[in-house]
This record gives sequence, C-alpha cells and structure tokens, in this order.
Amino acid sequence: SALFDLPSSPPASRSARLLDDLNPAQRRAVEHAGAPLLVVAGAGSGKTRVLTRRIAHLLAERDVHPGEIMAITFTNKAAAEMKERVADLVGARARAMWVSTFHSMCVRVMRREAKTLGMSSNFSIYDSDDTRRLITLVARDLDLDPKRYPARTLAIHISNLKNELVDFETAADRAANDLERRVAEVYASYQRRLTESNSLDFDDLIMRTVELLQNHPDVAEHYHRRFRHVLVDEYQDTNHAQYTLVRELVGTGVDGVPPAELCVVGDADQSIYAFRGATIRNIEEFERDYPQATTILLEQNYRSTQNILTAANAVISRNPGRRDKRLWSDLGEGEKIVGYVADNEHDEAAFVANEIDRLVDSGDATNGEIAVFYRTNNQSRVFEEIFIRLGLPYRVVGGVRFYERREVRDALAYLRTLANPEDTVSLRRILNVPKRGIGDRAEACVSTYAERERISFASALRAAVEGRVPLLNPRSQRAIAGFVELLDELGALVERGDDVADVLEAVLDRTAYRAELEASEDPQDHTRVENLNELVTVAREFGDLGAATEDGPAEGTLAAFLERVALVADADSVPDAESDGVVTL
Amino acid sequence: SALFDLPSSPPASRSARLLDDLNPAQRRAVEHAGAPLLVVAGAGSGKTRVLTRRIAHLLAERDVHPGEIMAITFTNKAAAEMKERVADLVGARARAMWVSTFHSMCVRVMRREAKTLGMSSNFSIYDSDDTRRLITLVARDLDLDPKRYPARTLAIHISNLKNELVDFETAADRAANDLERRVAEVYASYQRRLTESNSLDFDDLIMRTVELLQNHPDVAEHYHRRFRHVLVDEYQDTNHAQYTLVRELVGTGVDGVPPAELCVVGDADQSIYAFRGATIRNIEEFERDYPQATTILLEQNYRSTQNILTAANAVISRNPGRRDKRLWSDLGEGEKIVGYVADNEHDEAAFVANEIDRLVDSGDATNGEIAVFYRTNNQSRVFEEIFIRLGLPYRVVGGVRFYERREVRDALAYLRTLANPEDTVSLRRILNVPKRGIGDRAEACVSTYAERERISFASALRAAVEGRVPLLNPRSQRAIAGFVELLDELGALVERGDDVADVLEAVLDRTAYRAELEASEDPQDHTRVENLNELVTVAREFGDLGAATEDGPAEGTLAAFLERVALVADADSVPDAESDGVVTL
Amino acid sequence: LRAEAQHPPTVEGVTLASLHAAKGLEWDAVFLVGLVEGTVPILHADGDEAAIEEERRLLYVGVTRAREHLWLSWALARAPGGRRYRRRSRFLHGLVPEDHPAALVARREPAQRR
Amino acid sequence: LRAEAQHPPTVEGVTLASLHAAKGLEWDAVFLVGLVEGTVPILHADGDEAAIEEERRLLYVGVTRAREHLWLSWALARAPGGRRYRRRSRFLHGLVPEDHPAALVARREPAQRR
DNA sequence: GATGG
DNA sequence: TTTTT
DNA sequence: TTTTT
Repeated sequence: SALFDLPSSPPASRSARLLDDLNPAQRRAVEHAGAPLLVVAGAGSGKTRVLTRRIAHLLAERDVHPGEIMAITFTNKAAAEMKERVADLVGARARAMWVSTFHSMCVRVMRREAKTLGMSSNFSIYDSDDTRRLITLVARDLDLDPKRYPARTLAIHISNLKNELVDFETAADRAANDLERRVAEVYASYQRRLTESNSLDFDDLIMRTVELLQNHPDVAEHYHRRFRHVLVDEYQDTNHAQYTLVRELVGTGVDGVPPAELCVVGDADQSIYAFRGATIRNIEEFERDYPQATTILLEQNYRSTQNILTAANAVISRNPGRRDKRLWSDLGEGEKIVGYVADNEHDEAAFVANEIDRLVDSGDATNGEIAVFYRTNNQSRVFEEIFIRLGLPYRVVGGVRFYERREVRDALAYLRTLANPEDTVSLRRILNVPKRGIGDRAEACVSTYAERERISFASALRAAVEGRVPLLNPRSQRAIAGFVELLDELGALVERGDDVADVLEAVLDRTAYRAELEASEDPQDHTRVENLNELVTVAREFGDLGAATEDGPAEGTLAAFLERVALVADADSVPDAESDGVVTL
Repeated sequence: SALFDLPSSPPASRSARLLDDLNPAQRRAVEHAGAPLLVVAGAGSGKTRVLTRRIAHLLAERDVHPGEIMAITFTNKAAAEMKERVADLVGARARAMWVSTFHSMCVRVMRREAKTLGMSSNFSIYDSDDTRRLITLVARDLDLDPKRYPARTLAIHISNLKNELVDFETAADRAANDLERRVAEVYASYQRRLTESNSLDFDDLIMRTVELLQNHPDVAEHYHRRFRHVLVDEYQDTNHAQYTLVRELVGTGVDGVPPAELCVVGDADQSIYAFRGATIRNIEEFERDYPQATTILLEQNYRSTQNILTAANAVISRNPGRRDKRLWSDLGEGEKIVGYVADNEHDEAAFVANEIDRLVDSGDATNGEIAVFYRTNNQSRVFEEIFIRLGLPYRVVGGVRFYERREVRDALAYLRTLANPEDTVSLRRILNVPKRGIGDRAEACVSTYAERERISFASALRAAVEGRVPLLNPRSQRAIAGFVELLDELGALVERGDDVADVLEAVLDRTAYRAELEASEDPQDHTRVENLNELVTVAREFGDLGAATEDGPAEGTLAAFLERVALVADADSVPDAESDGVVTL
Repeated sequence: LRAEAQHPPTVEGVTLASLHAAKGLEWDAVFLVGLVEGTVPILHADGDEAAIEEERRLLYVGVTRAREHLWLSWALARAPGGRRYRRRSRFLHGLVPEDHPAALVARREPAQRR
Repeated sequence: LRAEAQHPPTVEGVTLASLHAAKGLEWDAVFLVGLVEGTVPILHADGDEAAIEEERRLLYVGVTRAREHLWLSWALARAPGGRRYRRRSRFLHGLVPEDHPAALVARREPAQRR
C-alpha cells in the first residue's frame, strides 16, 4: 500500500534473504527436500555457502529443530567455520546441532554408548603415533623381524583393513600371503591390547561406531529418531567405513523411522587422499548407492578468473571416465597464466622470488595473498633459501605439529595416564621419562607379568611395588615404587578437582621434566620448555572457557581437555627448529 | 775471450745458479755450515726454496751424499713437494734421501728395527679412529662410566701423555686426581692391547722411535753415522716427542759420531696447532736448546703487497713476548684492504659474492685464485647457499675424508686383518660387517676367552670354532666358523701373492659387502659403492706403479699399500653427500 | 585450539605449502612449481592409472587455488650446472603449448657467468 | 695417493676453508669473514692468554695468505632481522680503525624491501 | 645383567 | 610422497 | 672449535 509501509513478514523476508544471493543451482540445492541429495560442488563454487544456507533454510522454512541436524566434516576447521556461519544466520539455536568431524561425532556417540560395548567411557584415543608404538610392542611380542615388518607398515595395513571394516578374524580368513597372515596376527593382538588399554584408535572410532549402529538396533533407532538431517562435506574424501557410517546414520526405515534426509557435498576432481583410504568411488557412485538420489552440479566459480578456470578445466578434462563438469566465471578473463622454464631449481626459485617482488611492488597483491605450492615438502628448501636471502617474509605449512612434539606428547601422556590408568601406551611412554631408572629390562619383567596374570600393565606395576613380579631387581622395584607414588600424588590432584592446567603444572614440576629441560645446554630444549608453557596456557584457557558442548565429558575437565586435544591434531604447525622459519622484518 | 765462447765450469755455474736468485738472508741460510741453524721464515719468505736449495747446495758444494740427508716435514704434500723440487735441482740422486713426514720416517725406522723392540715388522698403524675404538673396548673392560670418561677424552689425554713422552708407569705415578688415575689405568691397558695387536698408534710411532734411539745406542749410532744432515720443516709445529726425536737423530757425539748438522725452519707466528700438542716453545727456545745455534731471519716476503704485510704485522705485533719480525715486500703497496661491516651473515656472504663477481669480471682474478676463510667450518653454509644460487663455482675444504669413510675403513680393516691377524681392532671391526650373526654377546664371549687364556682375539675365534669357548651358543659358533673360513680363503689369496687390488675385489665380493650396498635403496649407499670402486682403482694403480722406496715393505705388496694408506690420511676430502659440493658449470 | 592461544603473526608472509596442504584454501596469486615428470606426477605413481589420475587431480587442486594470478614453472636440471635431463610434466601437454596465445612462455637467458 | 688417481677438477672454484686449512697456501684474493668476538677469537679461548695469542696467530695466518686483495668482514647479527648484538673482533682494533685512510670501511644500506 | 645413548 | 583425525 | 699423521 502507498499509505502504510508494511514490514514484510519476518519468515518470508529471512527466507528470501537466504536465497536471493544464490545462483539457481545453489538455490535448488538449498531448497531440495526429500530424496538423498548429491551436490557436486566444483572448486570455488560456494559449497560452504550452500551447506550453511541449507541448514538455515531447514530451520527457517521447514520447521526442523536444530537438534535434528547432524553435519559432518573432515577437519575441525571446517566444522568450526560451518558452526560459525550457521550461527551468523540463525543465532544461538545453532548450538543444539551436531556439527563436527567424523571422528568427533563418533567419539561423542561412543562416549554415550560405551557401556553398550562393554567399554569404560573414559577411553583414550590413540593417534597414529600411539598406534605405531603399540604395534611395535605387539610385533616384538610376536617375535617379528622389525626389518621385514616395520611397525609403520603393519600400522598402514591394519588401518586399511579397519577402513574397509574388516575385523581381525576376517582378515585372518582372507589372508593370502605371508604378509597378510602376519598383519592379521598383529591386528588381532593389537586389537586385544587396545581393548585392554581401554583405548580406541582413530580408525576404531569410525569402525566401532558402525558396529554399534549395526549390532544394536535400539541404539541405531535412537539416533535415527534424533537426527532427521544428515549433511556430509567433502564426500569425495570418505573411506568405506565412513561411507557405511553415513548409511547407518541415515537408516533404511526398517526400524520404523523413515530414513533421514541426506545431503552430501563434494567434488570427485578434488579427491587426493586415496593413500589415506579415501575412495573416490563413494561420490562417483552415489546415485547407485542411493537410487532415488538427486544430483545438482555447481559449476559457476566465484573465486577465479576465466583464464585460470580454463586451465583447470583443461588439466582435469584429461582424466578419463569422470563426470563432465566445466567451471566458469563471470569475473572476466583476467591475467594470463605464465609458464616458466628454468634452467635449474635455483633459477626457478629466483624467478618466483622476482615475480613476487614485482607483484607486491605493483600493489597487485600482498605477501599474505601469495602462495607457492609444490608436490613434496623438501621442495620448499630452495625457496626458503632465496626468500631468506632476499628478506622476503614467508611461512612454511607442514612440518612437525605442535601436538606431535615429543615434549608435548610426553606431558599429554602423563595426563592421559591420570585420566585412564589402563592406557598402556601412555603409561609405558612416561614410565622412564624423565629417566628414573626403570629400564627396558624392568619394563619387560612387568609386561611379562601383566601378560601372564592377565592384568593391566598399571596393575602389574603395583604388583611390582609389592615384590610380586619375578626377576625384577630391587633397584628397579624401588624406582617403580617411586613412580607409582608420583602417579598417585598426581591422581589425587585430579580427584580433588584441580584445574587441568594446575594438574599439568604439577606434572611438569614433580617429574622434574621441565627442570631437566631448563638445565640443558641444548637450545632445542629451550624451545621445548616454551612449548610446554604454551601447552599450560592452552590448558589454562580451556579450563577458563569451559567447552560448551551438548554431550561429551563435563566442561573444563581433564577428560574434556584430552578429547579436544586428541582430535585437534591439526593445530598450527610450529616452525622447524633447524630452519629460520617465519622471517619478521 | 772474444774469440772463444768458453762454457763456464759446470760445478761453479750450478752453484751460482743455486744462490744467485736468493736474497742475502736466504743465501746465508743455504750456505751456513756447522752449528745448528734456525731459520725463522716469515710467511711467504721463500722457506721451501731455502730448504731445497740448501739440500742441493749440500750435494753440489759440500760433498754430502744424498743418503746422508734426512728432511722431515709434517704433511705428505710438503714431503712430496720437497722431494720433487730437490729432484728438479739434483736429479735422480734425490731418491737416496729420506724426505718424509715425521710419521713415515718413524715407520721406516720401526719396520727396520722391529725385532730389536720385540715386535713383528708387519705391525699395523692405528689412526685416531682405531685408537678410539680400542680405548672404548679397554674402558669398557675397566668398567668405566662412558659418560664420565668418554673414549674421545681418554684418547686425547693419552695422546697428550705420549706427546710428552710419558709412559704409563710414569703417568700412574704422577696422577694427581681421579681423571689422571683413570687415564693412567686406561693408558696401561690400552698399551698392552696395542702390543698384543702388534700395532702402533700415531703417537707411538714417534715415542717408540725415541725410545729405540735412547735405549739402543747401537741402533742410534747406526742412524747417526748414516744421517749427517737433518732438516726439519715447520718446526713451530713440533710437539715434545718430535723435539726429542730430532735431538736423538742429531746425536750428541758421545757415541763417537759427531752430531749431525741440524737445520730447522719455522715461524712461531704461524703456530696454530697447540690443541694437537704442538708447543711453540720448541722454536722459541731453539737457541737455548742448542747453545751454538745460529739464527737467520727471513723477513722479505715474496707473496703479498706491502699493504697486506702491514696489516699482518699490525695484527701479530700485539702478541706479547714474541721475537720481533716485520715482513716487508718490494712488490709495492698494492690494493687497499677492505673492511666490511654487514648487518647479518647473509648480507656478509652476499657482499663477498658480489665482490668476487666484480673481481672476476674485472679480470683481476680467477675463481681458483680466490679464497674465503672462516674460523669454524659451519660458517661455510651461508656462503655455499649464496654461491649455489649465483652459480658461482666453489669447493669446500674439509669434511669427511676419503679414508675416513665407513665403507673405506671397513674394506681396509679386512686387508689389515689379512696382513696382521693380531690387529684386533680391525678384526673386531669386520667381525660382523656385513652382518653375519656374530652379535655383541658372541663377541664378548670370545673376547673374555681371549683375555682369560691370554691369547689373541684371532686365536680365540679359532678356539670358538672348535667349541672351546664357553657360553657361546651353537648359532654364533656356526657364524664364527663361516667367518674364519672366509678369512682363510682370503688369506690364501694374499699368500699366493695376488695383487692388492685383486685381494680387495675378493674381499668386496666374497663378503657380499658391495652387493649389499648395491641392493640398498639409500642413495648414500650408492656413493659408498663408488668409493669402494675408487679404492680398488687406487689399489690397482698402486700395484702397477710399485712404490719406489728404499726401505719399507716390498713394492706393491699388501703391507706396502696399507702403510701408504695409513699415513696418507690427508688424501682429498670427498664432498659431503648432503651438499652439492663442487659446482661444475 | 592452539590458534586461539596464539598471537597473529607479526608479518604476513608468502605461503609455502604442499599441494595437499593447499586444498580448501585460496590466494590471489599462486605459483605451482616443480612441474616436471617424476615430481608431478610423482615417480611412484608411474604405471598406475588410478595414481596418475590422482596426481592430475592434485595439480587441478593447485590450479583452482588461484584467484587472479597463476604461474606454472619447472626446471630442466636440479642444481646449477647439473645435467638438464628433466622433462616437464605430462599434465602440461595441451595446457601450456609453446605457441598457444593464452600461455606466455617466458624464457630467460641464463644469467651471465664466467 | 688419491689425488694421483683423480682427475683435476673440471672447473676451478672459489675455495671455502677454515683458517687452519689455509695454512701453507696462498691466493690472489682472500676474504677473511666472520671476524667477530666469539668467533675470532673463538669463545672458548676467552680468558686464556695463550689461547688468545694462538687465535691471533690464526688471523695472522689468514691475512698472510693473500697476494693482492684482502677483505676483512664481520656481521652485526646472525640472521636477517636478528638482534645486532655482535662486536667485531678485538684483533681488528688498531688494524681497521674507522678513520684510518688505509682502510676503507664500506657500509651499505640494507637492501630495499617492503 | 642392566642401563643409557 | 602426500597426512583432514 | 681447529685436525699436518
């Protein structure tokens, strides 16, 4: 009306706002309801925008409750970004959704359902390093030649089996050669030890969740009722276990609950993690796996100039048998692409440095908006050399990660031992760190005793203190007594409810771990002290903030901290101790 | 006469030619006869010229027979240069002289006089690595804490004692603290093991020769009669043992043979090997040690411009208590010296690279005539980086030497074991290389048995084959049997008189040492194969040439080869496997 | 987790990363370097169809990281003075033809050196 | 021994060597670098009269290697951007005075960089 | 035989 | 050789 | 930290 300036009704307006800056394909993806949906999202085609808008649209237009939504990503960063962007759109309600990585989501389920699987809910999570250590122990027990069967190789094979949802019995049945038989043997033994340690490895998190859902219909039904919408990002990166997990989460309707609405987003052309078990097949055959599926292609790219996309299309179009997809842009042709043939790698790096100079001088880009990519990390060296020489600031992605540093892992192993005394790998890691006179021999005695008596390593340690472990000499016994006492003291702090950071401080002080590093001449050890202090800071902030998760361990507790840390392996890498690292001018 | 063009008489002419391009001081040094002579030869003052001319002058003018001359240097290179330059002046007669390093000279004496000392003349020569290994064994036997008494430290202390001509009894008597007592203990035990191994270390070569001359007047007299002229180069680098050796070689006349004529050349200002036992005192107090001594200063420098010498004089003149000496030049002032303050090391290296560019561009110098010197080897890195980047060819002096490479030492250890079966260090080095199942435990059994029965390790090995070594398990026994058989096979080749190179080939083949390296994935192992092939080539050429030494082991034999190799530790360094090394453009 | 606890870097620098690490991110200007056979595709993948396809996807991921500027480069030898035995990546065939107008192939004389 | 068995180097390159390794040899042009306290004389020698004298001889050996051209240089910091805490070698006092006409002390502005 | 590097 | 947890 | 045998 001309007289009254009526505000349009809020829902309509909000919904319009959710859609009106989308292109038609994106809009269809957001609005699609019912059948399983595959969004084939080319690079730079606004994939995250579609996912977040779709969620907002579910809440705003389709009366979906946030608690009914599960969105799964691969990285914590992606999960965090999605959470934030949804929160921007719908506000605090977003907190009721499960937006997390595959692994976090599984931990959450496993913690809730631990009893069903006969596990204690304070289980530890073993990352690849813990896994390798445990496999080393197992392989040694089996008298395997560590040259012929390195732990790393065994670990990869076992991981592959788990990613294929093959349990150790099946692996043994299928084993067709020597290696496979050995792997199956190790797998069986390793799995037993994991269970005894009340621990799960990364792959277990997925596999055991699948098992849970498959073997416990009541549990599955509960999740089916709760999660009516399942969204999966980077679907091309799923492995078989994750593929199955998604199927189980969605359900088939046989339990009386109609299948959840599934929306997967991904791009087969960006599948580059086959070596980690990802199978491009999952996205390629989505329509066969879900026969009613709808597929939407996002081909408009909002990131790059047409010249760049033409090059990209030219590269990828040579891959045979792929779904044809041509990225396009309305940003114009843009700059030409430059090809440069150098005489040698130093020339190549010099050329790059020179071009960067020109680019920055001309104001066309800032250093932070420039990247150099290579296939293998060692290729960085020649660039670093020249950048250092020219005083060109740079940062190298990759290298030793914060949570992979020895001192950080040592400290965390103490905390993990306190949280889960059955965590044998962590316990054995710290047994003689810092050195306290419990050597290989003593460790072997205790370990043998534990095996024979079918008790945990932790219990065997206590038996050792009482002199019940045979062949253990008195010196070692005394050392072990001291260690157990130390753990008890630290355990008392945890019991008392001290802050994680305070417990950590106590660990570093009472073990003299930090003091030893501080006393060292080695400059590397100085860095180690700094990393430990950084870890204390992280723990302090964690305790202060109180993680605001719906389920999971109580906020601010040791368990919560450890879970967070276990699943956030992608924290910033710290620069290599050798290289100069980031140059500050 | 104007009619006849008479050729001047050959002797006069030659003599004149020997002197007329010398400056007065140099000429005096060449002509000086009788009393001990100290030639203080400043840097670039024509020291080698004086030495060679002096020798030629002895032959030409003073009726000295070449066989009466002994000239001693520190490096093989210096010895070779002197020999060559004397040969240029006097021809093939030069071959009868002894022009060699301290160590070669001593080996020559010791081989001839081995029987006098109750040694076999096929003794091995232990270099610092062999020494360190044997000391490790000894220290272990003595239950020394290897942390508190690292083999390297013990080795340095023992070396210092030997350089001071202190035997182990005296060392024990003088020991005033715990370390010294321990060192004396190890020294005693080490020396016994050396003797049992029929081996001498580098320091022994000097010390035992001194002992020989001091304790066997007949032997001393023989050398006194033979060598009427003793010349010593780089006198400022002698240690106490070498100082004494020279004294003993010269003699005092008490045995009826007048002291030999002594001429030492050196420069206290260039004494930079104190850490190796050199004592500047020897040159500083030459006149006190030899009261009749004549001293001649060579101060005219033929190498550098005056500006450079002024700088040099300014630097060194600040050292207190030194003999005043001022280098001067008639080459003119020359270019100014440039001082450069860089902001950082990269800048410094960039500056140097730039200056080199300019210098070469201007035609003032070629790359080969330019050098960069630093105090510590790690300082080369920043220069290498920039030189590589700029494609500036360079070579780094230092690094792992050819004869220090593991594979070369392994191969030589085989040859040494064949030449001297009592050489325990070599034998034990190859005992399980390549791995053949003779582990630490088996080695310890054999070693204990050898100690107990007071027989050599080699004999104990044979006892082991016959099952006479207790606690040795059958597996090890079988492995040892195989090893002994292998040594016997190879020994047969030596007996038969096969060429050194052929024996070496047999070693590499029959031990499968080379095959193992060839099968390896490691690119370093590929380099190792090349080094072994290089060693074979060296052995081949050695056999072909037939070393033309007056004494020493018969030409072309295994013993001769090993001696040459043992005393030529300064062979060209091979470039580091990691760095790019020499850049060829 | 740790990112929160850290201060932002004082100076923003050029990013050096592997192609894998590049995934999911974007930059105004991107240099894809070392595009030679044996590196892209990596030696290991040769003869394995699926692996070669994945290597190609890796390059595709790299290319699509760029917003405005893109360089593709490769070197004929490793070290200065080394033998120039390297061949450019098969993935460049048809993409950077020597005479295609869309692709300016720079070629500089080797630096003057005695 | 091995030198005989080896071919002469194809290209003659600039020599990089320690001061010890320089002894007995000579070059047209010599750069003595890293002339800062702690390096020349080396940290270890400090307080030991005899050791300091030997360090000074080491520098003397270096200086006398040069035939025609000689550079002496030192850096105030290790890495670019690092703290400039280094002091030049005590052995340079009186040898390269800032205002001595015989010694041209070059000082360049740090390279231009954004 | 145990421990440490 | 790459390395999302 | 330098490294002639």
